[in-house]
Amino acid sequence: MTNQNGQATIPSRTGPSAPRGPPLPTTTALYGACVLRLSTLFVRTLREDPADAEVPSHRLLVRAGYIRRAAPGGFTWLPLGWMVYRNVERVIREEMDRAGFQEVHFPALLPREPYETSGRWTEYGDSLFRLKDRRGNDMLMAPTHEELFTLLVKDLYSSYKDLPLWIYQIQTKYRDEARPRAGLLRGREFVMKDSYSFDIDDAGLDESYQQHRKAYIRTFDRLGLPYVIVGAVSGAMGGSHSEEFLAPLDAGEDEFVRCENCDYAANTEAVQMPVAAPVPYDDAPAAKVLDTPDTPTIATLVDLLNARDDLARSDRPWGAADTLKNVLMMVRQPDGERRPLAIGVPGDRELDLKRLEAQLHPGEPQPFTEEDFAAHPSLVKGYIGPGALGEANGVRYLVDPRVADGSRWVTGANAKSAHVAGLVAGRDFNADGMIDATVIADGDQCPACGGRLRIARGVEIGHIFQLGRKYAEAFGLTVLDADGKQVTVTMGSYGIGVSRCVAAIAEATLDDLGLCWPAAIAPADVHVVIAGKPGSDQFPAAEALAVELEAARARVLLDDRVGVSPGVKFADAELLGMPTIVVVGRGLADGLVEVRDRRSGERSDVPLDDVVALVTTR
RNA sequence: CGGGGAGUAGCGCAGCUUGGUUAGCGCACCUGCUUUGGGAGCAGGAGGUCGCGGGUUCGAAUCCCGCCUCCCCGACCA
Repeated sequence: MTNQNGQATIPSRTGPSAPRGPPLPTTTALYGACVLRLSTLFVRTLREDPADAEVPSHRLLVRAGYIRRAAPGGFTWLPLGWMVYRNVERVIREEMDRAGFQEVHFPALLPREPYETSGRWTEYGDSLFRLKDRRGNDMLMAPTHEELFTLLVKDLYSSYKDLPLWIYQIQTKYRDEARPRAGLLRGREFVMKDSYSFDIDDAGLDESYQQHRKAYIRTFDRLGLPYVIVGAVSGAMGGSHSEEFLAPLDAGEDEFVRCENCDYAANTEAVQMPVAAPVPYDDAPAAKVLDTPDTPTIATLVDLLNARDDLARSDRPWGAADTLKNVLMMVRQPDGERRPLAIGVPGDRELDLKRLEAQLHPGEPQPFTEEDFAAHPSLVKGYIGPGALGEANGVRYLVDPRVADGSRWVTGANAKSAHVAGLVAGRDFNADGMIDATVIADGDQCPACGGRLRIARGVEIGHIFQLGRKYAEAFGLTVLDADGKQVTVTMGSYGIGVSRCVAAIAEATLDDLGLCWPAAIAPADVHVVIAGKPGSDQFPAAEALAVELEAARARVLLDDRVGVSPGVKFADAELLGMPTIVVVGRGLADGLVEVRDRRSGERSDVPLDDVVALVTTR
């Protein structure tokens, strides 16, 4: 049999009863049937960028025909995209299995009840996809599966001898994101690998966590994905220790810091500044009230201090960092109650709302309104000082870690147009506690070594944390220990965004010409371009080469399209991004083909006979 | 949810201000011929409820009202 291009073929696998579809190409060996042919591959590359894609990976994945948008926040995987996806999934699965995790699979469509028990039916709010079945029962599309994993283990296990247990699944998750964006990076439907460890005690949990951390390092290394492991906040999940794997990419939504000197790295939300060392204050003069008209802001206050000769410092001019700014807000508790909170920070610092929320969770900071001022007459807007704050005054007062015992401050005197100078922390006032929620700036001090911090953005590709007993307690997951006592199991929870990884890898590897896949996850190892007229020697030679390559266990994508000019084929080869491009063209007359490295752009003419060896040893 | 931008053929866009032949251009697609190492040429085609609903008008892609969707920034996000 031959097809219209004169290629030898073998009958379709589905047999004569399935007359439609192109015949499978002939191949000699087991492997050869897998040659991907661009002439029949279900793909269409676009010359122009889609208008609705901004982020480079999104743009190129659509342009190269890997994915298509099918729903708000939902994408269809085309054959090439699905191959990449499956390769990513395969690497993750292999590393999970190798690390000793066992794969299970839950439904994505779940009843309300377990999520009611954990409290997340309400806590998750609008992000949860809810629906009713025909009987009117509440159901949900699972955003994550902690509840089900916990219940499953409770269902089957009841002895310490069964632990530790490590299980995982790779499952589609659903979240009604307010704003899906950047293609696969934030969708409303996405695939996640989530795994859980179950241990009898904290030492076991720590061991499980460390093993998992190692497995993630191996996984992301194999995926060819650059990443930084950063300290993270555990958020609503509770738990003591939590780290994120961030791919450092501008398209990312997370902001993190890295130290120039040491290996400190943390999500900006999770940075914890060290508490400043106490300063001796035995010889400090008494605090002095100043008449400071028209100084409702830090800037106006500093100007006034520097304008008055009687207040001049001997060492240097006054700066904003010498002032203590007291920021008021109301904190709404989960029960609905609003309580006032004041936070004292050096005047040159601003509060970071995200960091603040992370620290106040589950409380929610709200602005301090005019009505709130009216309800607290002792608080004078623009002139608030520690004297009117603190639990004794009904306003909880937390200060920045830089406000060390013995440090001296200019701050509000709680009267219009008055400030107080030389107020000594620990002598003249005491806060109710510390809070570290100021904006982290590029160049700030590293909390670990004092070096300079650098800020960057990243995509959260993995998150590991020690969940602890929150879910085990909620669902009564206990086992009997060696003494026959009921003990609550402690859990770890670990996630990798599988579909997100595809976009992150694309984003991390692409260049001006197109996608540029790492070998481990590329749809094919070699892209063979036939640059010759139909009927020319190039066609049969390239066909033979493709089969040879397959036999040598290389995965081949063959551009056997007829009537497509070489320029188009080259551009498509670069756009599609296989690691190696082999051009069978005019050099063939001399027995040569051109081998190109997609990433470096390096090209060399090699004898046809050497190609297989060259490509398979790359 | 707040702010900004945009919905016209598979993709990218023009037309709208000032209503009026059969809604246009490039790419992609189909047929034929030519071409074949960097997104080919010529000729001929197919493809559109102009986001949806209502209104104004003799007449609406164009004007008015309502809604929906998409993109960006922010808020939100185990």
